[in-house]
Amino acid sequence: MKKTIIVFSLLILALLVLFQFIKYTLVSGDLQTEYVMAIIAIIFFGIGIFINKKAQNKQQTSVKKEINYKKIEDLGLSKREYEVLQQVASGLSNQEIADKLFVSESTIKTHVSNVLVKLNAKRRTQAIQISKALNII
Amino acid sequence: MKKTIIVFSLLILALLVLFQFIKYTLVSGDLQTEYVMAIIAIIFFGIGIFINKKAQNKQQTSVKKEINYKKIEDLGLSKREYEVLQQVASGLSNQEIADKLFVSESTIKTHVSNVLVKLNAKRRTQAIQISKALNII
DNA sequence: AGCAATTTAGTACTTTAGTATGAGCTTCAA
DNA sequence: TTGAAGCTCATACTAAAGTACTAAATTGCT
Repeated sequence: MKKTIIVFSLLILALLVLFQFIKYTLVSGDLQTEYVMAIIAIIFFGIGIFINKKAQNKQQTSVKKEINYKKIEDLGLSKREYEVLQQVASGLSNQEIADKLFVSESTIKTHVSNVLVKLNAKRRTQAIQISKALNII
Repeated sequence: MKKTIIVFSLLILALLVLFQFIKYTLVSGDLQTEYVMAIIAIIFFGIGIFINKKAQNKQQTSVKKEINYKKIEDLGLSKREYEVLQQVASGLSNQEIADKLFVSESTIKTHVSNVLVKLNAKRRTQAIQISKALNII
């Protein structure tokens, strides 16, 4: 925010200086009107694009789906449970997850069961859907 | 594309007319140089924003996750199979999907089984993952 | 009309998923 | 050090999911 203010202040200052400069050079007859218009056109064209790009970037970053870590905590998901949830969402079976995390299938079943309760889901597919809706995966 | 060309042609034409107009009014001394500069600045500022917005929209539509209908066809998914896939992705069980679409669970099982083969998935959770990766849901 | 693809449905089975419960182990804070 | 929380694992179930057929009805297209 502070950066934005400084940048804009400097920009406006630069423009005022430019305008004064152009006015004097016009009066002294060194430059043709056409050139002045062209310079102004190009500068403001650039400013338009620049400002617009800034605005759109801000929009994008706010729209972009970021993982809601606070929500994970609120749901009471433990580290391991969350890990298992991620693997479930990637389409793995309990056995595959067990192999990947070097534990038994029973353990994964326990974790998945706990995740389902905490997410208030009936099935793992529903857990995936809910997780995506809550931006936790 | 044709629209773009027409719009730009008209825009350039309008600008040329404007420039000529400004030149003559300047010569006749009706307008002050400051105002002319201001008008040009505003116009090109607007053009800059407009063009940039167009460009970004195009970028976004290519980045934005839109359903890849061509891919659905390529995979050979039938209308009904795709419908079932969507329900699966929303976290419903076979029985729930059956009730929703007014058919038997057997039918849904058949559809799901076909979808799994076509998506090269072992489980419905994997089918969801693959579908999202392919932007077909 | 006739063929191909789609949709529907069933049976019979195997495999996964999910629940319930109990229990051992570790960690970390009160 | 005691207790809560987390991770682990097991057993014994029940419930879904998924496979492999077969087959009839429907639809779309030539």
